[in-house]
Amino acid sequence: MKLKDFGKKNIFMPDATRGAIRFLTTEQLEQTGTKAVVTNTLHLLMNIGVENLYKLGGIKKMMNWNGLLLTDSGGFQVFSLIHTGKWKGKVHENGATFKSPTTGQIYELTPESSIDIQMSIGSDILVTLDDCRNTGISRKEAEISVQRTLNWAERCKNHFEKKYGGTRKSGKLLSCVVQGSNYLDLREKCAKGLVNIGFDGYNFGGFVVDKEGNLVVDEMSVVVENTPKDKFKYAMGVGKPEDIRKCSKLGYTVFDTVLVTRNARHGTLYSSDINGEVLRIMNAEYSVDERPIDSNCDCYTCRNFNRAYVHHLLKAGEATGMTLATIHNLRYYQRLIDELNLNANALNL
RNA sequence: UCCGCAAUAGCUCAAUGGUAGAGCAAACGGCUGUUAACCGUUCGGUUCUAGGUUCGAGUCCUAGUUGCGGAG
Repeated sequence: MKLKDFGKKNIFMPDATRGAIRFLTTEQLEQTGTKAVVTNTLHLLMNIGVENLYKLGGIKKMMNWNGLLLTDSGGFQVFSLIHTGKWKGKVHENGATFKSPTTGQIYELTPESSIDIQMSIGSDILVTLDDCRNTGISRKEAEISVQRTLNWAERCKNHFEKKYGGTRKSGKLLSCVVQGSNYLDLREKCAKGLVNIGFDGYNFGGFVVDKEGNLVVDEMSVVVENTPKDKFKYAMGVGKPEDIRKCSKLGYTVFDTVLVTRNARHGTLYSSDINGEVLRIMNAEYSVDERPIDSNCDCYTCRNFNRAYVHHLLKAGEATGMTLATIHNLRYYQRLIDELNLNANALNL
């Protein structure tokens, strides 16, 4: 797939946060039909470092990955690790300053450095640094988050243009993140502000489900309605298969979520044979089940092994169980995306 | 045969004479821009047996049973 067509059709990108889909080789990943992956700016910065990434030719070369690569800006980590107090650090107007809990090293993530790191990673689709917050924050906090996100997005764009020549010269795409929590007018304000700056794609940021686990459809709709039709919409972190179907109807085409791979490792598999799609492979009922995980699936796992085997491997803590489970879940998501694209084509004809 | 040590949840072990707990296993659930092969809930007991002392015994005493070690 060519970069200019990114997001024209539905696409699911699994999260290879530190440059790998856990328990899979790049070859195994390719065999699931995956066309693009997401890596994380902050984690690669701390694990490999900008200079080494640059010297080594970027993470795609290291991974031997020929597909597309989207890099997340680190905004989510600023939220999930620093705002929540799990890591020591401060969020300020210039970005975030924090201390590695393992090495003690001090890191400074700014809008400009985030772009630089993403370029050294060798990203195809970059994401602006944003001030991500939890749902249920006060209006005042949401306003600060939106203002900061807009400010940082503009700085990212300027830096991307001046230092790298923007989309035209670099050949890369720059997407931005819409914040505003559950305040619809703030979502609209943020979206419009970002459109004024101008980006290749618009990402729905923050939390995509409420406390009950329901997709925040109203917020997501506002973002679609206030961003250009010819630019891709990326539903960051979405999600369950049913939520991807819903988002696709709203106009989002780009998806990523940790659920598909993390659930696989934790024994929650997806199967069209099961009412509700969820098959908890570790449960006792599968201990002697000789059927494949999904009778409609063409993945390596389903073609070669039965439920009892995957059940046994995961129960026994064998890493191969995680591999087989991850392969299946990834294939399930790719087939879900294929189906959405088929349906979209049928509507257009 | 004698001497010593032990016996508590399915397993490995805690518990001043004062409400018998933990880890693992089991059953089930959760996970949404990954600090997560993680987290949570539940299930789980004639404390080897029979007596005794005591207001009260898993704990102290007596006898037995089983296991482990040593002596002969």
